[in-house]
Amino acid sequence: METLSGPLTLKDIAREAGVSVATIDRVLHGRSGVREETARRVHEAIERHNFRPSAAAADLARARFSRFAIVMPIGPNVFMQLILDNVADMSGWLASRRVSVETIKTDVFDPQALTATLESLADRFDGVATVALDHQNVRAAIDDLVAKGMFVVTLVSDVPGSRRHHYVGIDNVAAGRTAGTLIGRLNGPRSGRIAVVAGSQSLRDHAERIFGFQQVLRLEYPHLELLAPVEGGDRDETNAQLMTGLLEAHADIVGVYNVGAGTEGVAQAIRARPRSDRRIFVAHDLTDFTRRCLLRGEIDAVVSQSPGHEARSAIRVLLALARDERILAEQEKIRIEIVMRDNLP
Amino acid sequence: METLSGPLTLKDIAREAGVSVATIDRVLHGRSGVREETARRVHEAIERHNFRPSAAAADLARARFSRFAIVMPIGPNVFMQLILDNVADMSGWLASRRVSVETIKTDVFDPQALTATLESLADRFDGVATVALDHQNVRAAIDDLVAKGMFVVTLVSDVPGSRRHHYVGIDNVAAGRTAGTLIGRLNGPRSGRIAVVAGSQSLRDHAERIFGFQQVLRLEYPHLELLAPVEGGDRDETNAQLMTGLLEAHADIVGVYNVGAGTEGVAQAIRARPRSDRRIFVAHDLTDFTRRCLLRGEIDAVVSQSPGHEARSAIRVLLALARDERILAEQEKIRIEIVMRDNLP
DNA sequence: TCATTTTTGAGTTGCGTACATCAAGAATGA
DNA sequence: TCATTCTTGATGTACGCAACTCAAAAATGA
Repeated sequence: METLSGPLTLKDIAREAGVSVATIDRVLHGRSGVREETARRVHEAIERHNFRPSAAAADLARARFSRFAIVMPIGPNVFMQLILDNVADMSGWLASRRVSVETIKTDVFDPQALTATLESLADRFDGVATVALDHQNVRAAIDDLVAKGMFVVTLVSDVPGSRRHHYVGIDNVAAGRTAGTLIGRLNGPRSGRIAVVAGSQSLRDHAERIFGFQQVLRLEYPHLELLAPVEGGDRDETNAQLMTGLLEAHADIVGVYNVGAGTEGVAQAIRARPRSDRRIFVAHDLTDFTRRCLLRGEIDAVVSQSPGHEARSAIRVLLALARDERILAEQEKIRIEIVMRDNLP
Repeated sequence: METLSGPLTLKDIAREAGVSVATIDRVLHGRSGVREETARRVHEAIERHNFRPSAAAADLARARFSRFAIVMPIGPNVFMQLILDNVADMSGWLASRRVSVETIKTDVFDPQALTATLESLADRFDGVATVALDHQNVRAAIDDLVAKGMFVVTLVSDVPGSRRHHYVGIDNVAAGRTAGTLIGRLNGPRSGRIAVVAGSQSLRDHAERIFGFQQVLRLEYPHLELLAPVEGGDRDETNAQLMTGLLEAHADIVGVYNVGAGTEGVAQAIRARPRSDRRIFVAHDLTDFTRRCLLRGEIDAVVSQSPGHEARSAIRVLLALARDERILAEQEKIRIEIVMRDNLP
């Protein structure tokens, strides 16, 4: 095995190739104005020593300052707040790398509002990470930003048709399938009905989760009958009412899947109407509340994505794009985590 | 909300505080030789602008070159190889940051060999990440290295009594408990025996997993009877023989927990003696093989830790130690992952 | 010769650090 | 006692780190 790098510098390579540092630099960054023959010699010298320019020196010389925005839904969504908390934790790191991150809250459920917000970002930022609704106007707004040279990353919920550079989040269909398998298997042979509570199906992530969930249950657990999903807008009170209604209407509900936030409301309703053979309850996202429920056995499993990972990943990807560094795909891939009582982080 | 940083430089702060850059630097790094009054003024100026020195400039000026070693077990352990593959994937990143990483293979199960290997590292490296046996001599060797100023990180399996700076890996007791809960819950009301196959109980991680596993099963699933763990040294053939033996001796084995590697051997034995009501099979670590088994339904769940995360985390932690930067605890914490068919990454 | 392409050289980026400087008090000697 | 040297602690200066960049020079081609 060979040494991964030596203390070589651009200057050394220049001497070796018989050209000046400026020429090496041009070759290194694929800029024009270098004769083919010269470029070949330079490349050879670089390969020979496996030379990589020092990231520190490059960063310093470029003296870039990056301004990023992170667009988040208004309102008290615990998961979104966790992402922001994690961004805040990076503040020292960000500052020392000359990166500023500004949070912008808007109504991501309203295409007009979101579109307007996105449009207002042009020229003020070098990149955005946005939690976005999948809507034609939003897609257009994203494409506009990209056309203007801005780097755009979708966060948590994707906008697949758009020209965004990257999506930081999970495959929500797979997440729904995971929830389905968990409820199906943890329930065992018992038959009965399954309730599904969502925030809003107009949010792509919720719709996708429900799709995956129903797919698995219909195909593999036919003894479980799916109730039509109800939508509570991720609000605790609404969810509590809806869930209570379902439990009153159907005595044989043996499993509950809460697709979005507002888990506390759903949990309240379930707690108020216990069943001797416990119902299986699967929810999303690990928060203080869901953690306590897991420990108490009120929730059987949480399907989760790490807000810390998403926060860091969004920033890292934007930074890599802005300073054209390589993105480590493996590192930036967000996992669908299954959290039970015993593997709580 | 305020801007997280401005394009301020050390020089600006120096001017503002009425001192020279050298003094600012002294204050910034807690070096002596600054009057208290002066230090106060400097601190004020720094706080006022929320100044952070540019990481790029600092790295460049220090012009450090870091040599790290990564000590791994000899032999064809798939999981260990995955870690190394991930380190190799970082080679460009490492080179551009003036970091070299050298892999050293040794018999980590033999305290003498491991101790000798560790001792040989002194002065040749700035830091080591080591998969280590928990043994008195190994502990002493680690403490020696630390005393000599080397940074030591334990990987995958910890050496708790030692003075290692960091452990990159999971809580193996919790991992065992997780496996226990999975087998218990996925099995449902059915009663029968549970087989446990390990590599070697002298490896701390395996012993801990078994401990956690038994704890949960005894306490919460008394209708499942635990067989004594068998040890196959993580080898496929041995595991296959042992597992076959168990299945022949006990017709009522309803669940199998493979604690270490050599999953293929265990799977073969199980496949050769099918049961109409399928046995629950839980194994560790996501590899090509376990992935296929999950998809085919031969394995019900895999308890895993991300080799990529461990590789990157080990390097990041060593780098942070060597260049005294802050370690983001949240980022470096390795999760116990539950992987089922639907949330395969 | 003039226009174009290719190449060079010098200056820049912000921080770390070895060394220089400087003031003030302590020790020394006549 | 007073001038001188020695210490000691506090602070400042200037150069180096390695790459990027732009204006200017050199080479090339028509």
